[in-house]
Amino acid sequence: MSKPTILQDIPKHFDPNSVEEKWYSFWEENGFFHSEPDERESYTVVIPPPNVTGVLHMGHMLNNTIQDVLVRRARMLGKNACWVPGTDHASIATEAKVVQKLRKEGITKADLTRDEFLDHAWEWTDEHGGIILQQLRKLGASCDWERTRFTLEDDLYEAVIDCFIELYDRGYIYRGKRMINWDPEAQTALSDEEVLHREVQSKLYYVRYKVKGEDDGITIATTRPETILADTAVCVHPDDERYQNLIGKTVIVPIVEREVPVIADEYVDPEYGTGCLKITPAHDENDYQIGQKHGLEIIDMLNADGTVSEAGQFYVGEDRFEARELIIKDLDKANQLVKVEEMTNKIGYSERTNAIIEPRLSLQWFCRMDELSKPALENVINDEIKFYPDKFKNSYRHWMENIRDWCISRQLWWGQRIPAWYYGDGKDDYVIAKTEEEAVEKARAKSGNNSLTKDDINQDEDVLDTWFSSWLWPMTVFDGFKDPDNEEINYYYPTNDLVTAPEIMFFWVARMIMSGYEFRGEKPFSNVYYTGIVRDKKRRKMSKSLGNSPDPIKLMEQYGADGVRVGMLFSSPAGNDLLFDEQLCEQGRNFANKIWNAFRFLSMNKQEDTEYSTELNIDKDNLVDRWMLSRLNETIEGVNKEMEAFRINEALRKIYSLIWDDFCDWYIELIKADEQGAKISTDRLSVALNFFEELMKLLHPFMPFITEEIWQHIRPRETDEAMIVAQWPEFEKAAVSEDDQGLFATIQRIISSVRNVRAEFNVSPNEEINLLIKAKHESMAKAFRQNEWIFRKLQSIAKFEAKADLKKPKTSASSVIEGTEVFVPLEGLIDLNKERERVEKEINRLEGFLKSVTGKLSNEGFVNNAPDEVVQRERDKQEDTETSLRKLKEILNTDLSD
RNA sequence: GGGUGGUUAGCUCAGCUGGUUCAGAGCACCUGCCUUACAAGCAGGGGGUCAUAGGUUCGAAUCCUAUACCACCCACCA
Repeated sequence: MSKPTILQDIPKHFDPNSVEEKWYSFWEENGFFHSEPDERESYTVVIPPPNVTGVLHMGHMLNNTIQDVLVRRARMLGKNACWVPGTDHASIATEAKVVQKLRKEGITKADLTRDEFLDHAWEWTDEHGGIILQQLRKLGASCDWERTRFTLEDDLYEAVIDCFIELYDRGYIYRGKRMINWDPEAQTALSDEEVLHREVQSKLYYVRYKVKGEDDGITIATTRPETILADTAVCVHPDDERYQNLIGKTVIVPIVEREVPVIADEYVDPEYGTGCLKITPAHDENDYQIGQKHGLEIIDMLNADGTVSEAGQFYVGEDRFEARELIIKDLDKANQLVKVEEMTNKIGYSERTNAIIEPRLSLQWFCRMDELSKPALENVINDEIKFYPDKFKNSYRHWMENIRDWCISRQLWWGQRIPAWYYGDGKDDYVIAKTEEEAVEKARAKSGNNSLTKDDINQDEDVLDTWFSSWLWPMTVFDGFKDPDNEEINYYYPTNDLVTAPEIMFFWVARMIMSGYEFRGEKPFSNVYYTGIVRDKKRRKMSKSLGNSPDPIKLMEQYGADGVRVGMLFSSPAGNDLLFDEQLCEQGRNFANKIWNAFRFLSMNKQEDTEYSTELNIDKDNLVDRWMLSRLNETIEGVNKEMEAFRINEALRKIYSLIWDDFCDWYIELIKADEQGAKISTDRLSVALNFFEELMKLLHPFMPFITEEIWQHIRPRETDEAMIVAQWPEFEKAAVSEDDQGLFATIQRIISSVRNVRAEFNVSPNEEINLLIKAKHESMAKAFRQNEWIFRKLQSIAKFEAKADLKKPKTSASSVIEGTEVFVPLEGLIDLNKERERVEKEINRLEGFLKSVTGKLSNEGFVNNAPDEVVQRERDKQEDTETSLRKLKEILNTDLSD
């Protein structure tokens, strides 16, 4: 694609904005994101479809970054990776937006016909829809855009209808008049899951009801005095001695002066309030149950919009909260308001409109959950479907075990219209049919009236809950619902990993599992990775209404998509909330820059017209090469393990450390040419370039843009040799050498200690020093001598000596590392007091350490019970420490004594 | 009312099967460096009774039990 870079014209700072778009188009145009079934193993992810008119927020960023990491790695592992993107029509959310927009134009929904409204909704969708998918490209999401689906497009619409009919035929779907959650703002029913309960400060009103024909009265306590208008009984506990005489009597409901009975039911808690409960069967779930049990009248005193209806008699047309104020005043005037107490109370709010939910008796469509939930519960509990983290299994189980029927009808227009057709006014005068023609036929058959025509039947006005379409998503995106045997679904389903927020575990995850087993007899995915919730520094959930969410697009412009990705991934293990801080992105950007400069360094050392080997052939005689290879393989193995356990942050950490700490801080420093201005030898640079390429491969899933950019610069590549499809590094066990790593680590420590000496005594890095090492054994000394060049490369050294037998020179700074003594003669530069302090400090540290080791070893229990290996390790530690201490003390007592 | 998780450096958090990756990372802080890849950097350094109290164990940040505080989820007590 592009020419390999040789010249030194690479900018000092990586500029993400200049490359991101280029590579994204390159990937997309060359079909790297696209998947078709083939002989390879499939790896499938379906995106949690964002709301079609939604805007990218930090939650999406986290979520999709993780998916992209998984997908890109799978692709590099040679799997046929398929990440299906798409959007959700988000019935209630979108409809609310359209209504709002129309309102601004002075149009109310009621002014429009269904079709007119839908035209507006589609217009809105076409205009604002899919922006979020564009934004995902900026992030680098490697979705198969050719497969983009929308839950309201024809095929998926049809699948939802088929699903409804199928479940109806199987006896799971029914129509019933039940208490549902009513959103007076959106004027629709909601499922239980769409109601959020929040604790609020409210008031408990004590109201006096007169007993008919007596001077006596009875006091009830209520938080909703306006519903007094619809009271049809007062209830006490059957055993409550205080009220025995009242049971069976009649009391008079204030204001409306309705005569209602005093009934007894064990539901009432005598301890609470006055022990008397007013019963309003139409406006409270429990009251409804009691009403059913005792055959009470049901008075519905509220309109759909939450205003008082004619049935309320008083305050008609007033909003329910307005009516509350009014009735309190009137009760007070009538001397029937006994007292008002402050209390905290849990109130249900609509997830979408934030309106206070009204329990309402209503005729709706429901889906039975008892059977559907069985395999869905079982297969999560037995880990057929794994949850990461698995703590969510508990809440899943709890929800599944207490699952109630799902109210699936919504009094909205934006969505899949319920395929029920009514031909009469009777409760059962309806048929379920896919088309009008079919409905006529069925209606004729069911009613026995063969003269029925299209004009005699009416389709249900309502649509289905959004989640009634999203729960089919893993099937419908592959047309698997329409055509259960098609090649696509058989190839891609079950999908592999699902990445989503725990918030929608019940809304979506649980239901996909249910529908998957019901319709395909198989799980929809194998693993569910729950992300954390992105919060701000004050722990508040990031939301549009709070305005505390940074604009992801701006963030990416500022730090680069790679930088933001790293920032998100770094501190977010599965299921842990992420307190978002821009500093994290800065860390990501800095990392990108570090990598960029490593690349820049290697490039600057390239020689023109020189071929660099494409194979990683290390110099086996070179400790540094062997060490780097060992570290590389150790990391490959570690990263594979972490990724398989979905510990993505840990995987990234390992790569980060390998690149920054090992490759940049040590390896690069050690391959630098000896003379300034000289270039690294071809062989050395070949090895370095190959190492670097391996690092880029490991990093690619996490930071796709910079890795592709560098990859394409390092060598000329054919299109099919792009980074995105490079083969994931293979772990070679034989390449891991504990000996090499151990020796190199010792050398690193010696060099660090020399650096420390320089820092302590203000010896500048350029100033030459002598370095004398007294090794524990001759073999060790030999190893140091063989690697003298390493010391010399990283330190300005005049004289270097490494022996097993060596006399400590006078006035030198000393350190002891694992029993190896390191001397730096500093005639005239050394401050003896300072040096004494330095040595004493080290002695103190080692003595503390020795104490704990010796303690362990003198404990018989430890020696007898711990594994030999562990005991031996402690013995080695003890010996080493003792040797080091002895030597340090010797130094202190001979050379540093006054 | 039930459930789940958290409490580790000034801040944000890692820390998997109990023992050499066990006390870590980044940021912040202190000291010295514009050392030719990188000051978005380099080198060195300070800083923690791993919430509290018990227990298990030869051995606990890690396992168990309580307690405290925090967070989240679920539930119809007016």
